[in-house]
Amino acid sequence: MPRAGLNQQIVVREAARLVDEVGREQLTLAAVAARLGVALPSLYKHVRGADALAQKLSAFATAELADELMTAAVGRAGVDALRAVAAAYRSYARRHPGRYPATQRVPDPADPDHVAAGERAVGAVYAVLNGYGITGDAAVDAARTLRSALHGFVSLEVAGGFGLPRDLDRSYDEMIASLDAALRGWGSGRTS
Amino acid sequence: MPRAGLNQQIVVREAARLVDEVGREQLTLAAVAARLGVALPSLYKHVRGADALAQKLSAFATAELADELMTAAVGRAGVDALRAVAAAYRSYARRHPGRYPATQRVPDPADPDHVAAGERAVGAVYAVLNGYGITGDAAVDAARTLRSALHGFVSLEVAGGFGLPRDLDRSYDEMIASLDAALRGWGSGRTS
DNA sequence: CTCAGAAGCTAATTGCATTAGCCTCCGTCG
DNA sequence: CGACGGAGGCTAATGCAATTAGCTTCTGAG
Repeated sequence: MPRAGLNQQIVVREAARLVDEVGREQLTLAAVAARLGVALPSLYKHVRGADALAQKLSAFATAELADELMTAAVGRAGVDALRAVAAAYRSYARRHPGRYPATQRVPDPADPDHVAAGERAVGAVYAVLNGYGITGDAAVDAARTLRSALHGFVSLEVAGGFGLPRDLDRSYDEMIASLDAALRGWGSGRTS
Repeated sequence: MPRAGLNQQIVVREAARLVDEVGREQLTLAAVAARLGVALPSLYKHVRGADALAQKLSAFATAELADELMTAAVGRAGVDALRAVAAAYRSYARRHPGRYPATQRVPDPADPDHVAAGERAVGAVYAVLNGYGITGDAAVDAARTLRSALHGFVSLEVAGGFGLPRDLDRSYDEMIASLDAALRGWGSGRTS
């Protein structure tokens, strides 16, 4: 009986494919093992258990998302950067409906890669703000606003939380336009 | 052996208390049964199974949230209504960290109460928009923007997705101020 | 060639969900 | 008043997923 030749990365990537197909609720060691053609307990040689697999999946998906956001942001500024990052964010969630929710898990402090991926993703948001000249304490509030809008929209969309699928593209564009306006005037008329 | 005197509402309300204490991931028929002092299979006399309980919990939490949003909106308009509804929304999520995620489940079309609760919650959002004079097609986009921002913020907050808990109140105020500005000028400078 | 560790496996345990089928309480109707 | 029938609870049994223990075999370094 030849060995399957698994390692942690293969297991985690298979878990990522699985959740995109069946939803993150259905992530199960049994299903991952079946897809990899091994017995369930064999996975324990590569991951500590079901929760650890979910955490590694989160780290993987977060890194993937951060890469796409960074790629979208590079070489752009202002509204161009905002639009590009927002589009990349939504695109990732739509292409990976199971991985996207996994990115929302709080990074495990004991997993440096996970922490770094989270910081990279947030870094893309700060890069956008930088293009609007927003820095320092104000950037904290602006970043939270931007993250909230993007995450809120795509999580509602992916979950089917908006009624009809009609005109979602346009609604997203409108929201981004509002964000652009808000960021352009950030701080004006408020306690700086 | 006297009867426990359960009914569906009692079961669902106990489930609601449970998820607020231990998180929605830990919702289990076994735990609900234990808290109610009955054997696990007894619950099947009141709910169809674990998934049905989760759906009923969603309906219950959605109705509860809709009530609080409506109460906040009544008698107010414009930025006052926006602030009141936004505060009620966040308050609910913070007081009920397990119930809040349950409200994000898509209403079951086969459960009229669930559908009605969802419509009532969305109705509170439309009531706010109405106070800004936003109606018709434009309201669809504005409602999605508003829902995205509120849901995004509180879900990130409840999940611990923002780094430090520092100044969350202020960040929320800033976001609401941005929304107020966006709604006051809704449609201006964009394809109406 | 040897051998030690890594990678798989089977077996056994535990916990939750679900179904089947029994038993008893209690309100209603003769 | 008494019987009965359904509702509400229970125990027993099954199935699936997770986990742990301990065995076996491949494989690569010396």
